[in-house]
Amino acid sequence: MTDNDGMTTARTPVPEAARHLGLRERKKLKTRMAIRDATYALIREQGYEATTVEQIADRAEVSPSTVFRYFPAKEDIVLTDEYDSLVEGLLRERPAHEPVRESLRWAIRKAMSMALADSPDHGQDEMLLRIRLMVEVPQVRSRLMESMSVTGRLMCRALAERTGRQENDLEVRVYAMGLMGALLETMIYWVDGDCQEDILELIDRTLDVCADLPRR
Amino acid sequence: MTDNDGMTTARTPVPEAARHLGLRERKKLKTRMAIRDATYALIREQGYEATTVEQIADRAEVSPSTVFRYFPAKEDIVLTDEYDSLVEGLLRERPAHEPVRESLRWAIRKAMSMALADSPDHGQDEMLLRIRLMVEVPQVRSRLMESMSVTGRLMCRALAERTGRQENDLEVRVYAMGLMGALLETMIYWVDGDCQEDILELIDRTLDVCADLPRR
DNA sequence: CATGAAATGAAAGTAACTGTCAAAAAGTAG
DNA sequence: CTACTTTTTGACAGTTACTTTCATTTCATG
Repeated sequence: MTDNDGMTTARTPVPEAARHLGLRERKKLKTRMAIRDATYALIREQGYEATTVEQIADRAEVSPSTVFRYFPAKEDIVLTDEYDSLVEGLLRERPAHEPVRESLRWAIRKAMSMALADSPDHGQDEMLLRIRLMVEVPQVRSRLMESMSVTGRLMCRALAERTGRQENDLEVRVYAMGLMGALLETMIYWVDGDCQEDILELIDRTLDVCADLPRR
Repeated sequence: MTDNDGMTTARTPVPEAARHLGLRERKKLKTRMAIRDATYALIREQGYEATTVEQIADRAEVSPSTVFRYFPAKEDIVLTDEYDSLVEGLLRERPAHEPVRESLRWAIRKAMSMALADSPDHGQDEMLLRIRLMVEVPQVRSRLMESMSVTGRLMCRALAERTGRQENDLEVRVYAMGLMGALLETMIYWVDGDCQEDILELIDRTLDVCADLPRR
């Protein structure tokens, strides 16, 4: 839920959106993906802790320095995803008169569907692995707080716009971060149950628990 | 919001509750507090990042190994507090027919008052420093996720009891973690505004934003 | 192709943590 | 007090994530 470096769809050799970028930019995306793929592969083989940055660098055929240039921390290689700016955008599409909670319901459901449907070969698997790591590896879960903050800020913007409140209102910020915590727990609940239950239904139930954020 | 190793009130030379403990246990508490005090002092002087574990060990007059034996990570030296089991207890004291949200309001307000009133010489200062570090130092803020999880679990227990739901209900877990996120943001909002506003009033407003958790 | 800018890799350094083991301190029994 | 057991400690060496610096390579542009 952290990064917002565009629409890179992970595994595809060279993303469509990058076609017209200079060779330089395209290469950068490629190494970025190479590092990510190497990381996921190694983690699947050996687990997170056993995987060192050096191994990642080797498999991705770059130097360790380069790995750190692309990702400030090991956890970030895993944690990066691109769907939260998506939520923000989807939220804006909803009619202004709709209750905020229902707009959120719609936007989050949609984003989640897209995340799961996206690149069906690896997309879902990677997402599951990611959430599993969030739940199981303390370092990764820890770093989640950063993501939550960032995503929460984004949500504050969108919520403020919708409700006519200030972006910095206590109510807006509290609502956004409360929602973040709630959604995170929903994900954890989901993987706790081995992803057997329907995540969209779980999201619905989560939003049913939440209050609506009234307009000002 | 993490530890629950009893009622040690930090600075008091030797806490009353420990009077009758063996010399061994008393000494352990003493070094624990020595490490904490050294850490806070150094952080006040130099900031968090500039303070190394070696310096902490030196000032506390123990070896670095000992520091790591007492606190698994540097962040934990700072993050430890004792108030979340308190909230759980306070929650149980409330009448069973009271709406859950109002019980929470009361319990959290009370816990916060106690935290601020407690050992007025250093209690409040340390609490402010702690929250400030949570907001400002990524590593500390990150580690907060762990605390939130632990405190959230505690809250789940209490909430389940109150509402006749299962401790593991999605609704209970989502409500608890949502509340954690919301309260955390309240704290951040508070220090963002240099702690000028009345924290109890902010907590009230936060709970006003939250829904009630209905009984089953 | 030449020139400038950006990306890379090599290498050395820092600091947080881990594990091991022998020495010191505390508790216990005689 | 002495001897013996158990717990706690410190010294030391090792691992790994991350930083910084600098020379080299790689791309973009005129």
